[in-house]
Amino acid sequence: MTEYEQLATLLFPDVRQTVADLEQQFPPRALKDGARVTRFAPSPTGFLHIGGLFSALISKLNAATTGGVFLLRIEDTDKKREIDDGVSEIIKGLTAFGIDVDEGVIGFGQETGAYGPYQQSHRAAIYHTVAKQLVAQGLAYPCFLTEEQLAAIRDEQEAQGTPIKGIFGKWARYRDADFETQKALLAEGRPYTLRLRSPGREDHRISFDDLIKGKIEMPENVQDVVLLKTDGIPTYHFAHAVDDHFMRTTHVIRGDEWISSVPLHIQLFKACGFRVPKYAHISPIMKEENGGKRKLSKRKDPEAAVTYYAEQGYPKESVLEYLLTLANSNFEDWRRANPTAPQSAFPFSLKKMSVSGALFDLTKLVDVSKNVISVFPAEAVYTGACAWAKQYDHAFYSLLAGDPAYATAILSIDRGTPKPRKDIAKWNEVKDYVAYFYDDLYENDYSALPDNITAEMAAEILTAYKEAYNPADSKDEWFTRIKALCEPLGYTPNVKEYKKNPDAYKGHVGDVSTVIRVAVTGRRNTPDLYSILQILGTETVLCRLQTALDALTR
RNA sequence: GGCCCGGUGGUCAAGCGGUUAAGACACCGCCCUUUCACGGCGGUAACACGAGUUCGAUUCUCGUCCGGGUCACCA
Repeated sequence: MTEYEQLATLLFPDVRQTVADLEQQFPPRALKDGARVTRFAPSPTGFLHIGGLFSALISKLNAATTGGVFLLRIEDTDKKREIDDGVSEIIKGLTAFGIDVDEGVIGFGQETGAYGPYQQSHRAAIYHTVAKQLVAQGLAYPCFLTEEQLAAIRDEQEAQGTPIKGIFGKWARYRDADFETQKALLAEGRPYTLRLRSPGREDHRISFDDLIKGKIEMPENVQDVVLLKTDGIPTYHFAHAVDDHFMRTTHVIRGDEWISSVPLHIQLFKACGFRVPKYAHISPIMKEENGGKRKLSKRKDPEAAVTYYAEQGYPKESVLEYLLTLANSNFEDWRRANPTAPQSAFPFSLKKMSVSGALFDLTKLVDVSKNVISVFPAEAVYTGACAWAKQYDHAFYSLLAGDPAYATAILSIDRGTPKPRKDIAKWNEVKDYVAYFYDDLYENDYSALPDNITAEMAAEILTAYKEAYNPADSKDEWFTRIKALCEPLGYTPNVKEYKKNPDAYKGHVGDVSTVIRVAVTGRRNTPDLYSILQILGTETVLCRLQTALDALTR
């Protein structure tokens, strides 16, 4: 037994299995050629971030379009930052957007798949097995530097302005400690971290191909980074190498804040004897703030939380659709060519992802969402609005749920036609959109009358219309009837005629219908008036006309 | 500061040595129209800067400037 091997057993007396055992336990996956195994690996430190959702979406798409596997792993190695329901937050967020995982954590304390456990806090034995091998091979060593010593080193390096910071070279005091010293320190019970004995050299450079950013060249890692913290829990870097190897991840897709640690990661994979995965680093979603760009911040920006969109009432399809336009710029062209195709049918490509970070554009989201909702069937709009109102506007929910058929009829106006209305971008706008259909919400506002129409003139029109009104009319009959009203009252049924000769008339048919519209809905602008009258019903229509008359003639 | 990455209209972006420098959102105007919405047509608006290379650079090289990321026993 070499001294390294003796040290390994000393450090990890409980580890019985070997890395080879793990290789057998988690064999390469039997997937068809080209199938990608991707993963979303968040820390349970708070709500799901829109950037997290974005990267989960990209990973999911990559797996799905190649017939691969998308898995969810929870990186809970930092108990200080962890929050209680962090895991549920992530899963809730993902499921709210229909991003289902094929494998991994699927609920609190629940997981599925043969490559688990998928929660890092449950994988200690696996990390220790690999760590033990690293020690036995002389690729890792215990480091007894205290926090104070570490801080002193940092200060010194800061003062000297050394280009590279960290534990390496002369700073790596325990890197070359002899076995006797190590044994003695261990016997004293001194706490230690396990550090990589980095094989890197300062004058070496490495390069790798990032699937999004292209070829990147960087100096090799030379730092003896911490693999296992004092408590035996791995750092992100070590866990990444071990987990993504044994979960057989083929494509690591993550935020580009990780680019700078790729040299380390590659070194780690190689030190462990693992094949290095393909990397794709996505640019963060940014926000504009007084002229500058910055990452969306969990603390400062409400729209950073995925829950924000649910609260506002954006359908999940809209958010996803918008994210897809950010992800692949040809998505919008594809969408125009395939207006009704499911998002999953889009041939997503990592290569087409933008290299720089995009500003999150709420205005664009609104536009995208209007388009998305415009092709929803009325029933889906009803369901969406209802579900939203149930949670955020109870009074409105009661109205909606009280008469589903009525609500659906309202939402059906002009829907399903080649040119559907695009008034609704989010569910919290539905209430205002349908307000005048409900007596509880309706507010009459006769000031909305056209400027050239006085109260007397309006009353005159309404009196005549009330007489003429026939609920049995077809739309054509109805409008013909309104036109017939015009001439006797001094209006022209022909708008062009009016424009040619404005002084000859009090107004045109548009003014006449506007008066009726205002009397019935309290607004100047509404969808098709005929449909509105039909849905409102004779009784309500007559009642509103009368109320208006009373108010205008008072 | 070291090391990376990036810089095309207000925003998202095509473009890969020769283009009138696409398209989408937003904005403005016109048309359609009983209002609105939709739709159609048109408009304002961009290659950060400076040197090279080249017959020719938005496209290639270098430098400058600007923006972003990263330098933990956090991920």
